[in-house]
Amino acid sequence: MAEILTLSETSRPRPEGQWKAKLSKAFYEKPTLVVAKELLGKYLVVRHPNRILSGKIVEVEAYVGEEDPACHAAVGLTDRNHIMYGPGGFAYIYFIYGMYHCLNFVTEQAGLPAAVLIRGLEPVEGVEEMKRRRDHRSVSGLANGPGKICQAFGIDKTFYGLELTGTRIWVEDRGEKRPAITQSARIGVAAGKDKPWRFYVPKSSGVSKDGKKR
DNA sequence: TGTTGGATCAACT
DNA sequence: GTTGATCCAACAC
Repeated sequence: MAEILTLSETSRPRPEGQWKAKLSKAFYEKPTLVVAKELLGKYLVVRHPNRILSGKIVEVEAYVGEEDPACHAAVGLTDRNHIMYGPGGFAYIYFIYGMYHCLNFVTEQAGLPAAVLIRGLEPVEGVEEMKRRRDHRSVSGLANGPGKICQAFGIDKTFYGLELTGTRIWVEDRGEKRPAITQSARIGVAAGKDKPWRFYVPKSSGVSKDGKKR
């Protein structure tokens, strides 16, 4: 575990003494299903000018390769999905249904297009800021869905291709034990329903609503 | 150049 | 359970 963690300026132990380590590029270059499961219980952090927003990741989905019909790389290399063809450790953002952005982390080695979609978070730092961005909704409804996460955290296409080892957006291991994980089919996809590549922390308030029903 | 449908969400009935 | 909002990438012409 320790070898995949890299301390850097932004993940230095803080005054409170809480242990925080930014995940390194090597973390994301592993097989996508492994990365997806290991992301649960980690913390997404986004830095805006003078403001830090963070949340615990509790729901993700894996999309792996051109042979996965639900993966955006199923159509081959395009302007939209090209970042997935590079090495892991970068942000893949796409715009959907005319109004929402979705946040993904590129995984695997260069040449294998794959990513993990971040579907659900429990807000931690910057909750008031998230409420403002999300039209003052209750905490439990702030980031329990991929479109809501991007609204709450202010993530848009300007985040496309950003390094997850940089200073704008990253993931921290705060030393918590890995949570119990449930898996299921992915949500909202027409193709690839046979692959149980959605992973989530059962009973978390940050799991998307659609997901709770299944 | 035009058409179509989507890894969503909220507000309906 | 159904539908509207509303953009853009993909694909057919």
